[in-house]
Amino acid sequence: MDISQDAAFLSDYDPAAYDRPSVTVDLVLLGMHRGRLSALLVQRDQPPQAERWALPGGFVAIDESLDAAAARLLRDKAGLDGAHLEQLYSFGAVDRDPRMRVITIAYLALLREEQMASAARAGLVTVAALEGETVAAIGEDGAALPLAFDHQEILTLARDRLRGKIDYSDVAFAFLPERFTLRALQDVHEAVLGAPLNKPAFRRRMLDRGRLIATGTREEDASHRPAELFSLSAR
Amino acid sequence: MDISQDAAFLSDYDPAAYDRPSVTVDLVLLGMHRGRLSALLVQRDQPPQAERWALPGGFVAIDESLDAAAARLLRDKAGLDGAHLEQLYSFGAVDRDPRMRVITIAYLALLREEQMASAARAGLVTVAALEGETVAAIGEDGAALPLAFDHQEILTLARDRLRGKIDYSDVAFAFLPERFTLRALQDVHEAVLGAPLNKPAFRRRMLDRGRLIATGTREEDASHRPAELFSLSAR
DNA sequence: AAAATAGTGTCTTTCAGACAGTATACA
DNA sequence: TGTATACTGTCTGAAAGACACTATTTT
Repeated sequence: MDISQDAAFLSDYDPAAYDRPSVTVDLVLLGMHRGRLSALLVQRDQPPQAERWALPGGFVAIDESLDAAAARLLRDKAGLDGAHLEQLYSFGAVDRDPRMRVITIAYLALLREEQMASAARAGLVTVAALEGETVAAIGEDGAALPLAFDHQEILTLARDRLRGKIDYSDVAFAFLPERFTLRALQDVHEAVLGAPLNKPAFRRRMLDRGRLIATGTREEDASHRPAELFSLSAR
Repeated sequence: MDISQDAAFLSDYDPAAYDRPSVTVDLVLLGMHRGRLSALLVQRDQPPQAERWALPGGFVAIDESLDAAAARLLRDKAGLDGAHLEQLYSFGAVDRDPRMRVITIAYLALLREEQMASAARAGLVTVAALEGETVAAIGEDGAALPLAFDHQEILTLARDRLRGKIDYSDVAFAFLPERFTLRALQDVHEAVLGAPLNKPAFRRRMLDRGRLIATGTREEDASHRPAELFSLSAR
């Protein structure tokens, strides 16, 4: 029987008769740490690839959607509800996991500072600062960290996706608290793009979009003139 | 046992003990037909959703990558090799197929005119002109065609992805032959965007990018002044 | 010559970069 | 008062839209 059956003839085909790949969801948890775009990873404690750093993930249950699996894993692995979550890409190289055939659907989760802290309490480690043209994960000591499986490829794609859409979407705000300064917003853009931006032009661009609401209040901790706090209006 | 096992502990988990979803690849074949962005579909001949129009697709074999499955299906279903092929998005709603749990990875295939003809010879039907804000598939007679499963959602995402990247990528050229006129290139852009473009500005933009090579030859069939033929330089 | 489309010149508008300047907080 | 950063005004240059104009082919 031809395994390449068309969807139109799917009912002719008994899927139980064939080997099926396993399906997992892997999470790319990103946030700002010390002014840099960083990822939260777990260090593997068993072979294969013991000691290497990996994205948290898990199997997709038979009765849950991909989005639901990602949300459940975000809750179970990072103790988080309601973080920005979006599907990134699916990875299905035959030998990406040496134990068995695993297809993974990678999701991007964007975290605020207090969400980063919550994930750290749940056991995830903020290890990767995403630097350079091809992403390298950098530990606290500045050394490059070895990544497990194809997770460097996944991290690179996550960083590139973020770069591509930060200009026209609201993803930057997912890293920021409810109220934020224009400087903090610019810092996020610069960390993601890996390049400095022109301040007056950035302010103009953001304000001209009409999505920022001046709250009339100002930041409080600053040791200099405090900046105004803005919030994002609903679309 | 906790099904939400982390990748770091995957080896503790016996996947054969749990139900696994089936994994398919569905193809969104797009091309220009009568000046409009169109899709190639198959009409289902069996329940469920008999008579409805569907994307061609098939199961991912245990020993082939997602990209390889998409290429194989493109060959088997449309008789095509070497068309532009890229992963679009993965769809995994629990009830998207009433027969069983199927997760599908949708791929976008962009076809030239002669590739459209080849696919038609292989049994696919050029039916959908993608019109309006939410995509509707329009048959030759102008009537909206009912789509199977979640395939309208997939088509909409394909159209939107194309719109989003036509400006900064080379996807427009995937619809055109080796040598083409600037008018034909503009027609592709306008069909994808669903809006007219300014001619001098379009020419300037395309030529200033430095990727177009003037061939010195001109189109031949025209009943008016023939336009120069260009080709795309390698990046 | 008429018709049709290719292709160009140029004015205007819009917007980003640059940079200097003013404003306002804390020390 | 000094200093650090917030915030603004304005010049310049790059690029897009608008539109009229010229060029070249077929009928």
